[in-house]
Amino acid sequence: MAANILIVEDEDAILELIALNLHQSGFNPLRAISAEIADSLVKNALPDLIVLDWMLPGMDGITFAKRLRANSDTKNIPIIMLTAKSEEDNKILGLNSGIDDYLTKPFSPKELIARINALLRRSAPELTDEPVNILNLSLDPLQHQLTINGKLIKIGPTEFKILHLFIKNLNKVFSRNQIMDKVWGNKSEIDDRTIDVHIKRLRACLATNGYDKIIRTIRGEGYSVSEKHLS
Amino acid sequence: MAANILIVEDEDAILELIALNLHQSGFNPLRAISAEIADSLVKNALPDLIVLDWMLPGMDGITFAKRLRANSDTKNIPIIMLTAKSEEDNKILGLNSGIDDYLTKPFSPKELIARINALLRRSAPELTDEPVNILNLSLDPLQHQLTINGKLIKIGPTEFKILHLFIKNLNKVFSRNQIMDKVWGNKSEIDDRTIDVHIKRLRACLATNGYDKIIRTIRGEGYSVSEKHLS
DNA sequence: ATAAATATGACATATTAATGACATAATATG
DNA sequence: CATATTATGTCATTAATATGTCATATTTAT
Repeated sequence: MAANILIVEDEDAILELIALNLHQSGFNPLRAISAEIADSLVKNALPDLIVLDWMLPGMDGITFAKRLRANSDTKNIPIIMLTAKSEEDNKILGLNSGIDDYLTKPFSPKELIARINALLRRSAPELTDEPVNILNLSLDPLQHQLTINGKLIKIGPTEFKILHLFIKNLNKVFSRNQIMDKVWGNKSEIDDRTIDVHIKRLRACLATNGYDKIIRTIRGEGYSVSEKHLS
Repeated sequence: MAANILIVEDEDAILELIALNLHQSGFNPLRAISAEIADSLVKNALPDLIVLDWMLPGMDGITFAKRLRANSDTKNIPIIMLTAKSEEDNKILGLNSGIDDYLTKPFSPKELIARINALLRRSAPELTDEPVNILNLSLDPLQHQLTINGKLIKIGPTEFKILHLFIKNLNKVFSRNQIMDKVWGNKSEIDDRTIDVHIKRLRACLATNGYDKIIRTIRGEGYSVSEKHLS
């Protein structure tokens, strides 16, 4: 469930330095040494965040960023831009073109990680690993455990992810397509009914103390989790 | 069994400062004022970690590091590089040549100790620690002994390290890659299934009093140890 | 009551983990 | 040095668990 971070950077040493640090911080780094390569990677599977060098051979970072923003599949992927000191003036241009954050080289890996975490918390809270609670239910991604009233509940991987998504976004209604994107990844092709089945399985896991009731069905829209519905 | 840390630093004041701090933190510092001297010390007895100055008279730090990496006896010794501020750009070069971490002068001794501990935890977790316990199980790294209910259990080196890692991080789920990094070192290339086999062997060791149950399999994620699972 | 949407049980298939056997490597022992 | 012992990593097989789909039942809105 580690977040996939795409690094676009032509200098091999820097690319590897970033990849190493991301890996050690529990992220899953993907590498591209040009915007063109990055583009094909993105088409294959959407990353959760992109670290993008400003200066690139071929298509430059800004142009690539704009392309990403123009495509509805990719326009919400957070982008962190890397710029050299002398390019600092261009910051504003960068921020205007849809960049979410930027870092000036040389930067400390620690700082990069911090910014990545900050952006992910905003865009994909379910990818951060803090435990979440609702009533007496607690879901801990680090321990990969679900407990209700302190009792350990057996739960499958897919159901775990769905529940995590729901609890990280309490009361938010997710369409089946949204659930599919977040849990299976956007390239996957599964039937809508399959989601129903997994919701059913998830409810079965939660059934112990009536917690299955926290999953609301919104007919025609999708599902959501709310604590109000246990009573 | 305090860890032996070799310090390679030509400025005597800094050398002694580091040595003092290491000593106070329970390490056993070895001193060398040049790469050549360090080289002969290393040939004599392998240190557990090397703190290496970038700028040295005669052979410089990078060259020495590369030599160490080229020798199979020494290639796994963690190296922390010390660089001056102005050399900061060279960071990346250093990391590529097999440096595990770096510090920019001036640095705080506390920070150095922290980094050393972090690296030792990765490369030789058994060197840092006192005995650890869970329920009636006790693991003593100093004596390399495992006892359950006071009874001595036979356990292989690899299984010992894995168990140690798990018990030091109770309830935390480790992916096979993480286990590989921590137990074998981050350069190693072993098959995922090999981890399974070692887990099996570890479980066999613990089986005596049902303690094999403390090892949880988290399908698709990895393994973890929890005391809740013995009951 | 009817049509549309959702829930559910059953099932075949796919994925992942556990295990036993074995060859090789490292270490200890005489 | 030769030999015995122990440890290690890999592979093939088996076992366990998860997944996706379908057919059918149930619910819901109008």
